Order: sequence, then structure tokens, then C-alpha cells
Amino acid sequence: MAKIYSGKHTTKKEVVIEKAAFLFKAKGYSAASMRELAIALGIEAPSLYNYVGSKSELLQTICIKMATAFTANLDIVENTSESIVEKIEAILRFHIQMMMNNFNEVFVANHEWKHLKEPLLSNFLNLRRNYEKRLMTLIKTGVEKKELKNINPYVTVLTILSAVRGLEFWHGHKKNVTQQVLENDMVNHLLNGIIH
Amino acid sequence: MAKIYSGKHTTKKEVVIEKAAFLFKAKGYSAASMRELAIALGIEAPSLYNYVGSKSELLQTICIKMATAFTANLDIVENTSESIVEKIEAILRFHIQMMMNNFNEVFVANHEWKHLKEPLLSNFLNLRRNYEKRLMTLIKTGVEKKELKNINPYVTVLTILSAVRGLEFWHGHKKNVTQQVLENDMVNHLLNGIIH
DNA sequence: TACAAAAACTAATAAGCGTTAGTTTTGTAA
DNA sequence: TTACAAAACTAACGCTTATTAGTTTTTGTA
Repeated sequence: MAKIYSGKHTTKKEVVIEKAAFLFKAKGYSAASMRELAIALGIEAPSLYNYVGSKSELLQTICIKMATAFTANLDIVENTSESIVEKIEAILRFHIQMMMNNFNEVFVANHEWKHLKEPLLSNFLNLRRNYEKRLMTLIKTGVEKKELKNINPYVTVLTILSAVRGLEFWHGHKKNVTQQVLENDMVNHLLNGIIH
Repeated sequence: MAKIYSGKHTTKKEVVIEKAAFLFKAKGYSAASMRELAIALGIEAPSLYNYVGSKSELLQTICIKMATAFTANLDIVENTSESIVEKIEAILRFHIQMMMNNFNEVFVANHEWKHLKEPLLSNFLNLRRNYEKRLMTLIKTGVEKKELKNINPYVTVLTILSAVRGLEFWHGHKKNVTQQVLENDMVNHLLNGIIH
């Protein structure tokens, strides 16, 4: 029937991906159907294949896109001349803001990656592992420079990344607290726990 | 063919539930099939219905069981005469230990609850909301008693619960660090960030 | 106005799903 | 050994799934 909506600076494929992210988040990748996605876009299911190769391609696109975004930010932060604590704060705030501005896609990358098919699954997991390793190196350097307590880098990275992921819950109950308060309090909680 | 295995102190239904938790965790509730579960138990799919009413009943059992366990612990901790900080530490350690000893079921309750059907979905969410509220009250009391910094109770509960959930990742990479180190470091990180 | 490409449609396929019905095997106790 | 119940089986159901093939409609341009 209607031609699917396409915003100014987004291709139609990007519109499909956005809606897919919303649906995958709401129902999970497996439970979300292509028919459902099509209906949400105002078209019939087979018409989707004018834009997208397959259902799993949608998931792939979302997951890799997010992994790339986080890695790109880390590239930048690593090459600044800030202190380690400042770098960690910058990374923390980036995570929080990504959670706010790209909620659906971040959520899907965090929760539905297990449905990726090989070799993309391994690819994605490698990106993540690498990201975590670089964060650990950052923590380790901070400890050596006495900017941070003598903490275990692995546990610290785990704790920080997990806490940030928890913003998903906030997203559902925004009313309780503003984004600014949330961001600052969380950054403080997590940084105060590890600095001297 | 073979009669399904049944341990000493577990009914056959409990064996089915355990395997279901493992499968739901590994593949997600929707992607896991009853046929698959049956094969994992060495029987045919229809035989499952000698023990279980339906697939969704399996999920319900797991989710409610976990929610009940956490609530029961909170009941106990609340009624001790410990300080607020000690109570929070006790709760933290309980979460961590549940994560270790009932990994699959905790994971499923955390990730797959969205596939619960009404009215059980609302029931489950109420239990969780209630749990969080009681934790917030605990934090609030700690702030009033000057045991804790002047922090936002909502953000604090969010941060703590999320960080603990992140133990899922550790479960996959146990080698990096022992359970004792992990538990202590995480407790310290999260407590030091909020105490005076 | 005509033409070509993009984007929608309808119809259909094969595969997998949870689940039911009805039957046979197995294990236990009289 | 017989009888009964528990627990397995086979066969099949109706439904949903992602996807394909082939066709028609819509759109933008010359």
C-alpha cells in the first residue's frame, strides 16, 4: 500500500533497521517476525526483501554498527593527553549517552548478539573482547600511575560495563530521576569506588 | 527410549526444569524448542508433557522461583540488627552467590521474563519493583543515618543491581580471576563508592 | 506521454513450532 | 503372574515462520 516512510537524511534501509531494532528489543530477535516488522512499516513482509537480504542480516547490521561505534570512541579517547581517570570518565559518559540516544540498537547488541550466525558471531565477540582488553589496560596503567587504587582490572571493567548496561532499566522509568542526575551520580559512584 | 535421569533428591520435573533453564539461557526462550529440550533429556518431545503442562509453564516456574528466593533473603537481612552498610554487603554477596550457584535460572529470570504471559508477567514485575523499592528504602535510611554519602537511592540501587548482573560475563571467563577475588573486589568497588 | 526502475503486491513453499490423541512399553507391587 | 499406573512412544494437527517467484503498481525522469 503506502510507500514506507523515509526521513530526510536516512535511506529507506536505515528506517527498516531502526524499526527492526525497536522490535528486536521489545520482543527479542527470535520472537520478532518479519511480518510484524513489515506491518510496523506499513508494508507486506515480502516487500522487506527489497531493502534487506534476510532477517539475520538486520541483526548483524545492528550489532556490528554498535561495536564499531564504541571502538571508534575508544580510539579517540586513548589518544588524548588526559589523565587516566579523565579518560575513564569520558568512556563512562560515552556509554551513558549511547544508551540514551541509541537505546534500541545498544540494547539489541547487548542482548541479542547470541543469535548471530558464524562467522559474524566470532567477529562480534572478538570486537567485544578487544574492547574489554583495552579498557583493562587503561585501568592497569591507572593503577601503575597511582591514579587508581590497587584494584583488579578485570573486575573493575566488569563492574563498570555492567553498571552502565543497567541504564536499560532507567530507560523504562525515566520519571524517577533526570538524565543529568543519573549520569553524574553513576559516574561518581563508579569513579569514587576506585580512585585514591 | 531411556527413562530420563532423575537425581537423588530431585523429582523428574525438577530435572526437566533445570535442563530447560540451561537451554533457555543458551538459546533464549523463543529459540529453544520443546523438541530440543526433549532430546537433551533423552526422550521424545511429547513425553515432556507427562511432567510439564506447557513450555511457558517452564519459564514461569523458573522466574517465580528466582524472584521468591531473592525476596526471601531480603526478608531475613532486613530483620537483622546489622548496620545499613553491612546489610547492603550481605545482599550484594547473596546476589553474587546466587549468580554462582544458580547461574542458569538467575540468567533466565533476568533475561527471558519478557516472554511471560499475563497475568504472570505483571506478577513478576511487581515482585521485582517491590524488591527494588525495599533496597531503595535501605539506601535512604543509610543516607539519613550518615552511614552513606548523600547519594540518589534510585541510581545507587540501579548501579549495584546492574553491576551484580554483570557477573554473567565472568561466568564465561572464570579463568581470569577466582570467585573470592571477584566477590571481594566487586563488593569493595561498589561499597567504597557510596560510604563516607 | 512514454519508459524504466523502484517498490509494492499475491500466492506459495518447505520447514519448524507447541501440542494432542491414542498406543505401547516399562516398572512396581499384590 | 497379573494388574495397574507411570512414562515412554508414533502419528498427526493446525499454525507460524522466513523466504522465493512472479506480477502489478507507483514513482521519477526524459
